[in-house]
Amino acid sequence: MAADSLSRVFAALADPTRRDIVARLSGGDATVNELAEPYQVTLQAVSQHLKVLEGAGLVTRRRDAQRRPVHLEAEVFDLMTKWIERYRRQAEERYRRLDDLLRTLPDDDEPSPSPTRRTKGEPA
Amino acid sequence: MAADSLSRVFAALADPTRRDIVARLSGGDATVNELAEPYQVTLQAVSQHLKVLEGAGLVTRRRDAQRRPVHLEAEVFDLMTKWIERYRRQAEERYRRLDDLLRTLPDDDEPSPSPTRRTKGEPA
DNA sequence: CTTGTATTCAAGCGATCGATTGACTACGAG
DNA sequence: CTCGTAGTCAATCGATCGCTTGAATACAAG
Repeated sequence: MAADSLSRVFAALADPTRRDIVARLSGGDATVNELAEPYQVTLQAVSQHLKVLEGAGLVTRRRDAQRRPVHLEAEVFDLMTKWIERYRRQAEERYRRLDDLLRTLPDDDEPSPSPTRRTKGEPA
Repeated sequence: MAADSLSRVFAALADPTRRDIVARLSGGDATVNELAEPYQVTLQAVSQHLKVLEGAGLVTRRRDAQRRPVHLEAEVFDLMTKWIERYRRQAEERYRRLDDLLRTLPDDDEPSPSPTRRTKGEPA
């Protein structure tokens, strides 16, 4: 997988078990054993899932005797939402501009057989 | 990978090339050739990336002669943002409640060596 | 019909993923 | 010190990923 942090966050949440772990951690910290309990997989598998989540910065682990309570770091979500919102907004803005354009020329049928190729031409 | 749609969307965006493709499509539709041009990989590799994005519902393809213009479907982003926002809000709300609790008992040092275990007890 | 262009299909390959098993470390309690 | 508990490390395995090459399909134009 790519090493950049955005890729790691998306990849971490691409697994349903890991998403479920995140969902449960949003209700409060928990130990590895507590987290592993609802799933059929081994404790080690959950431990590895947590390592992935930790690598993505989504969770941190305290050290409390032999227990390692897992804590959700919800701020990392911002990284994703920022990325998503940026391009969503850009796409929606484009639709808006297209609508405006269509309104300014209310005539039917395309004027030429070679429509807009060359998409690069918008530095935006 | 898991078959559910949320997993597919997250997995699709876990790749930097695919994120870049999405980013570029937010500026307007493009053909496979146009999309492949900036990257070092083969056209086939880009075609496969597009298949993944299509499988996640992030893009659709029209059929225009031998060309297949790719179109970004920004609505699918909602699936992610909804999921993210839900648990982010839940986590933040928990912090707020914790703060409130800490304010109600303004005495220093922890009252007992066994703090809140048993995270399950909150149906929220 | 033949050629060129745009794109997909198909098979193969090394790398990584998710999971398992078995051994190991860290710590508290008896 | 020994035992049970909480968790990680390490090796392995099959499945999937991202990419490549080579062949096939779809279509427009000469």
